[in-house]
Amino acid sequence: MQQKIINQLTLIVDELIKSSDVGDVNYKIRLQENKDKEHGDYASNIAMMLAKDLSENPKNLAEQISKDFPLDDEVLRVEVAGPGFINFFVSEATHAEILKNIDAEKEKYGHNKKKVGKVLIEYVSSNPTGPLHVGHGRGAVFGSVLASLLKAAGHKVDEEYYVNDYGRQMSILSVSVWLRYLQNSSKNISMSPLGYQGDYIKLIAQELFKENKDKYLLSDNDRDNILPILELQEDEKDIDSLISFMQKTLGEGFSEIRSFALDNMLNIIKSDLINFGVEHNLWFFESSLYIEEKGKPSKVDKGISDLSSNDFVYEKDGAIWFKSSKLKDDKDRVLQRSNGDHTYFSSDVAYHLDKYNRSYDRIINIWGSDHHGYLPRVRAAMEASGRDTNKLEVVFIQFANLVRNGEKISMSTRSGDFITLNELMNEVTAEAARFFYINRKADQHLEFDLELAKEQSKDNPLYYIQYAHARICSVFNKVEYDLEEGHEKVDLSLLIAEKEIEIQKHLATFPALIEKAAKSNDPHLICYYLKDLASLFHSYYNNEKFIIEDSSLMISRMFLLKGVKQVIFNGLEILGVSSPEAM
RNA sequence: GCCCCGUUAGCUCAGUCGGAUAGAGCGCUGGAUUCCUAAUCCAGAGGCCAUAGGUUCAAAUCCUGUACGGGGCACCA
Repeated sequence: MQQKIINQLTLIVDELIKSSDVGDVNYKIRLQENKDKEHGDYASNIAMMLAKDLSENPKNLAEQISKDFPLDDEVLRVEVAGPGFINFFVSEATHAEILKNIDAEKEKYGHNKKKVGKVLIEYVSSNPTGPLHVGHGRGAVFGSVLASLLKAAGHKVDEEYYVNDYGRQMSILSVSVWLRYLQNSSKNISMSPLGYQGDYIKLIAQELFKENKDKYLLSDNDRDNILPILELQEDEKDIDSLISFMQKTLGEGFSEIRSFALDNMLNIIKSDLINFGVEHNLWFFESSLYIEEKGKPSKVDKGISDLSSNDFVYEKDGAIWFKSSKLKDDKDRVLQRSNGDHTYFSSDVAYHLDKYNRSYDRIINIWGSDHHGYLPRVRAAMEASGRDTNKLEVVFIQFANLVRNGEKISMSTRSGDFITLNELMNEVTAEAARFFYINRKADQHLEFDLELAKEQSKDNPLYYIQYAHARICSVFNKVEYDLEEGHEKVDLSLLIAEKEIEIQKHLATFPALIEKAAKSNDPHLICYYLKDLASLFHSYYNNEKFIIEDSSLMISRMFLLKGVKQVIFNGLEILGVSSPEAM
């Protein structure tokens, strides 16, 4: 319906522009839905938009356009109002066509059938040195919901986790696991306070022992040597001596423990994510960027030489620098340190070049808002390598505060007493956690109310929406009528009550909502849409009865409920939340 | 000091490719169930859209300054 009006308006406006000989005028007709029924169903502001270009009074312009607008049994009346709005009044029956669309498209309703390009979303990518905690939760949900949203909008989507398996932290992880392993047999081995303290380290160490028994134990002599090193673990650098000791003593065993620890850690992370409804189809290892094959340079070296050949690299104080300050970054950045080690940044240059080489139309990174200062240098590197920086989008996720009984739960990185994602899921369920995380705009701080997430009442928006779905299912269970059978007979012109029209109009906006949310990376809009839909339904439910004597009216109402149920399902599906049949 | 994000009802927040009278939930006040799930609904009160300018026929929305809050400014990852 809306499209029909827009098409018709375009015809008239084109004609108007042609006859006014002002040359080409760029315009786009948008039809807004009117809140106030006095103003009709839809309105266009096109007359006011064009008034200047055509040097004509907007009201006169609107009059001309509306005069030419053909009326029929769908568009009943066209009016000019206010400063130059053109209002359209359509017949009540036209709203029902949307129900047929929904019934035809089912779970595809709202989805774009056209293919609109390939997207890479990289998200979570937390360091594999500890389990996911609540700080990772928001980004995890955001990424996975954005992925299904973009799929619905017609994109081919890859979801990628970037594994930081290359830096010093991996060595610290290995040492930590090894120490816990040694503690099984030697009481006087202490855990370095500079290692990772969590209980998960002990679990991995137990697994290590189960699979390898005594393989990595120390000789008496070596045990005497490690004790003084363990004595001195104060400054951050002191753990390095422990790392070198481990490398020296175990030889190949060092990298065996390292990959054992990494595999176990990733399994923990993967299973937490899956429990949370998040599943990446690609896992990219930082270490792969450093592999040299068949005499070819590693991807990192290739990245640096790319920058270098465009004259963006120089050497200073024994280090290799990227001239990012020439491209809108605050200062130049080190790619390779004076000790020969590559920086994390140089990995990231290579990683992003690799993303570009995989020919995506959009490359989306989901980062914590504390990383915003990092974007200019990555952008600069892509620009310096001749890549189109418009393809790279970064969504920054603000922090979420957990709140219990009105009190913020404080979490300090230092003490390491983070609440894990697992604990959160156990307390409020994965579904509720997903919904509450995605219920806010990404760049907005979020208060996650644990009590509310557990509450089973309309105060909890997730329950409110799910309850609408369950209520409809309940009606369908009660009614003695085959929902599939009678739909040829349904008379949609009976659905003309005010609330019925309101619901149908709202259902009709779902595809546009998906498109808009996908375009601006705003999955939270789906939550608000569904709350509105649920609210319209609950109100309707209290106002009308559905199981009634008048069977043709009943059938038409069933058809309406079926549409509501389908759209709630489709929306919750994108959020990765279930639509219960009963509650 | 420089940079990024935010500031909308008592609270938590939508709305920001400019549109007619700024919305929702909670909380507050008052109502609705012999009936399909009251896990619900209906009504009322509640606003200088942080602030000062600017652009426009039209600004919560765009531009500039200021205040307040969060974050970031490593040869860490």
